[in-house]
Amino acid sequence: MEDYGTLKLSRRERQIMDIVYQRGSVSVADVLEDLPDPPSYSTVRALLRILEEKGYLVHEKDGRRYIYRPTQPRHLAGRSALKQIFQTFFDKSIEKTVIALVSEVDLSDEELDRLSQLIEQAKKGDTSS
Amino acid sequence: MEDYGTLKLSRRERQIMDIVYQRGSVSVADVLEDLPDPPSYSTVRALLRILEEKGYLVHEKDGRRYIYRPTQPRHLAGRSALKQIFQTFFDKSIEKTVIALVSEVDLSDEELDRLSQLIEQAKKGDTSS
DNA sequence: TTGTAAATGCTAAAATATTAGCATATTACC
DNA sequence: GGTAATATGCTAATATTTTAGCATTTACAA
Repeated sequence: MEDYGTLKLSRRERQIMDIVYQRGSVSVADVLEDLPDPPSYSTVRALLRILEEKGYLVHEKDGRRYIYRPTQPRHLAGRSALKQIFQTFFDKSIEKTVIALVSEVDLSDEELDRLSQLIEQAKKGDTSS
Repeated sequence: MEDYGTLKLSRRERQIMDIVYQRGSVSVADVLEDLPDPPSYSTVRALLRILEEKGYLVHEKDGRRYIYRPTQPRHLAGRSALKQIFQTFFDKSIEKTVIALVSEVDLSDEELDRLSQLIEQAKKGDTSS
């Protein structure tokens, strides 16, 4: 399994996967709560079942409820989503993407410092040419 | 208009918008060329028309062809897509997102230096709090 | 144990998205 | 002018997605 953004997900499926990744794991009620223009309970259940059939989710029982979790770890899904974004909108340039990110919100000095450190570490640890 | 990732786009519409933003502007043939599992020419035309009806695209004539462009500027669409991603996968943390980005590819020393400068500038120019 | 609230299993209807086909127009070239 | 190549305009069929309804099960408490 590879891509999160591009692939075969329909509109509702995508919305649900977003909620699942934001929350980590979800009950039907959780999804219903977060879903824009929320449909019926039955509808959400059907979608979750489909996502499980497609292999994006698994469920376990928690009392009488089902708790659904993503099969692909969050950080991996995030990386591939990010890759998709920076390829589509930022000419595959990490730099341009970071610029857009830091301009997205006002960062505190501490945050900026931590980012500096992060980059310094990347310099030292760089194993490429 | 606000979101790019979340909203009302269907699977094919999303694929097409990705192509549009990657290329800047497109003809029907362009889209057909880039579309995975390409459908017929007619299909692509229909989708482009729908996207125009929904307000995501506009077209102009170029000779006998239509050239389609996004209505929302690329950098804005990119920013909102990015926002969506870092909210969903990275706990709304710019830091975590940047970490994922720089670990996505091996950056050269020059690139890392430019990033450092970028952050220094952000420190100086910070107008917040 | 029995009643009730809240969950799931299953099925099918309704809405939307996806697709292609045929008719027509435009351009370029002979 | 005539013709071929390549567009678009419009329409309709097909497939998929989205939705809800009803029957059944489960957990809990009176």
